[in-house]
Amino acid sequence: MTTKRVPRSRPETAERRRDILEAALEIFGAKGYNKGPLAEIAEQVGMTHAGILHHFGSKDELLLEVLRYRDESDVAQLEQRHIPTGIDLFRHLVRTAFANADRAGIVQAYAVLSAESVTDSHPAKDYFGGRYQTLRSEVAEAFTIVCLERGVHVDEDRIKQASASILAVMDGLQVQWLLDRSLVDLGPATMFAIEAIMSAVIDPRESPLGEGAAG
Amino acid sequence: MTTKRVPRSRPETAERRRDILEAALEIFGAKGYNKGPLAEIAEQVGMTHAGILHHFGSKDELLLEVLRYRDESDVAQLEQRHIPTGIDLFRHLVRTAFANADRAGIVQAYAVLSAESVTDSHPAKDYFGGRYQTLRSEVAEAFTIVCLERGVHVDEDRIKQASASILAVMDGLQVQWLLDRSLVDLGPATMFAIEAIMSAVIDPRESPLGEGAAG
DNA sequence: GTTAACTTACTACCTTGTTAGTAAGTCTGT
DNA sequence: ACAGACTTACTAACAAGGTAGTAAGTTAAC
Repeated sequence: MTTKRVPRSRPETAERRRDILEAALEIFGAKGYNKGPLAEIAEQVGMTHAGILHHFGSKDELLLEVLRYRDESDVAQLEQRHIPTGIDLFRHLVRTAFANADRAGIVQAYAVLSAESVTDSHPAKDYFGGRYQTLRSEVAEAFTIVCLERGVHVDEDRIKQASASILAVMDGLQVQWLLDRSLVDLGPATMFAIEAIMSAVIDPRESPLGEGAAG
Repeated sequence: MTTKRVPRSRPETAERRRDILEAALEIFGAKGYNKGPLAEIAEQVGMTHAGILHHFGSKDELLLEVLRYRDESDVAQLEQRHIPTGIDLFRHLVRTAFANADRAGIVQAYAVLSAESVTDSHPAKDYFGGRYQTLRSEVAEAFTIVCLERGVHVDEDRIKQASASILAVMDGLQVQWLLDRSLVDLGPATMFAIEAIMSAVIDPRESPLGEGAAG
């Protein structure tokens, strides 16, 4: 249980670890965490499964490192090295959705793993729980900024619901898109939904459902 | 692969099968299909895993029957015995979301299984693919009716995107809610999102993102 | 007395993790 | 500069615990 990882002396080692992390993301994405065996990941980088355990200690730890690694890569690719805010965050989310339409592998990995993580004692439960919490507050902050800029009332409750909804719609559309890419157009559908939710925050109107719809 | 249905003579048998289906939904919901062993389902109904295979032939077949069974039960519970349409469909979806807040087990089962189904050669892939297709066209029909009632232009593309988005937001919110029920309020958040998307169809406005956001 | 609903017993396989060993690299003292 | 001490990056082999599915037998209902 001691997590002291000693000095990674050799430079090739880091590269090898990266190979493993990328292979793992691919396998976990294709088959899920539970059904993605270490042996298959190992095969893809040309070693035995014991070699992977040598590097990462356990399969659980490998999964967590895969997720952390992916986050780092994403941030590294971002030009400004930090996530935009205000209206630019929403533009960024829409652009991401369009870009994701060409990255089915990674989309599938996140879709599968995030849903799998809600199962009993899944190793990535905390990761995804924390991730959504962070993302929601980033979106909420962007909403607050947009509201202030436009001089509309900052309705915190509404903003919280809208923030969760935006992330939700992005995830949900990905699942439908993965099931049949010819029937769902990921980019445009995501843009539509984000605009719809933004409009409901920036310029709220009467409920189209009438009152008392909440049962 | 032969789907010959044997004469189910005894009346207790049907009941026993129902017990198994319900136990299976619970286990698959809690641990996913891949990590939900037959033995555990069997234990819950007081038999051995071979007994389950006697009834359902294979684990794959059991999963499919669980999903079919759940659909039937849902429809049976509906008073009118068929899904409402027009504005009532949207009210029904919102009510369902509020009701789901007290049925975490079933919500988890669908969330986990639907995402798991996008993995390579998953036995429920066709089921979920077909399910979303059906649901999308039901929602689209409801949108069309609402538009006609209110005399607003029926924009088919917009309606398709909105239909997918509504299902997406419901699913996505469920995942976030399952990860931390204290941070997401399933019913109200779903209602907010559905209203937002409906408004965008019924009474479309200018994009809050400005033009060229799709780049 | 036939048939359905099981159980027991077993097979064949797969999975993660451990252990012991090896070849190669790195560090340190002289 | 280099020898010896130690570390890293593995592999091969195996342990331990599942897992779905099968075959053959048992009980009880019709």
